[in-house]
Amino acid sequence: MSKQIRRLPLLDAVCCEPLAREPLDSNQAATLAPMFKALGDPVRLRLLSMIASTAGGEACVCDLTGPFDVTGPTISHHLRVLREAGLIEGERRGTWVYYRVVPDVLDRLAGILTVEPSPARAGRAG
Amino acid sequence: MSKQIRRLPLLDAVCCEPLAREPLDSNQAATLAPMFKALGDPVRLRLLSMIASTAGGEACVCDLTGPFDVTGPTISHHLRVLREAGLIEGERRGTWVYYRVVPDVLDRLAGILTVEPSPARAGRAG
DNA sequence: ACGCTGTTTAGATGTCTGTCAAGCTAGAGG
DNA sequence: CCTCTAGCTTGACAGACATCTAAACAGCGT
Repeated sequence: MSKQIRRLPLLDAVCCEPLAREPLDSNQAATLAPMFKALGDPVRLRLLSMIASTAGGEACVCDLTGPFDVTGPTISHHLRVLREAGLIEGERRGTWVYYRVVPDVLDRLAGILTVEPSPARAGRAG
Repeated sequence: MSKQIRRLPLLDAVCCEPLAREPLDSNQAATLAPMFKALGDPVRLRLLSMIASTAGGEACVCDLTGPFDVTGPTISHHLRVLREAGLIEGERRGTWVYYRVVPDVLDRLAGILTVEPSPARAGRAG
């Protein structure tokens, strides 16, 4: 299986000051934008959420196609977008393909969006 | 200025469990996706970052058009997308228009992406 | 009125999303 | 080994949506 999953190697290089700390340069923005863009679709957001919230941390594609009104190939396309954005990784085991999230990448994106100076965000009673 | 900024009222209703805690329903996803989509463009990401990292918390449009290779109307268009997504608000004062971020919205998006139960935010398990 | 700032409109060009059809991989059965 | 079936991906395409620019418009101060 030479067809390896392709992670964006750039995130380590460009990443991770919060948006509000200093302006992103165009290189950072070019790296981050595709990740947020991948999140910018309701189906993909739900797919990611279903994968991330699965008990073992992995979800079989066969369990992901059910809850949506779209066809199998469409799910497959969306999973590909998430994968190429570096947000999830996939692996075939026997008949089935399993996806899991890349927690570090999501946490970094979260860190980039965070405006409040981390600890004292208690003010927000949900 | 009767031209009030229109915030998405839905965020309060649907929001804010982390993605990884339980699957988003289609209503939540439909509310969140446009916000992430607004972040999914390099120019908008830089605009948001420039606004968020400005000293007084506000940036004049006149300062935002300079660093980009695109024309004024294009910047205006991107600011509109960010505004309609609820990520920023704008206000005209005299000749100039100033934008500022809506920190709570960005922090919520960050909270939704967070996977690690980081100690600082562990308290708000819903 | 005039110039400066920023937005809106109209329209060309490009990108995304979804579907059907076809392909590939793995396991079961003959 | 061959065929059959299930699971998932890829390719080709139509329709919808985004991005960008130039030109016209609107608000403010002189």
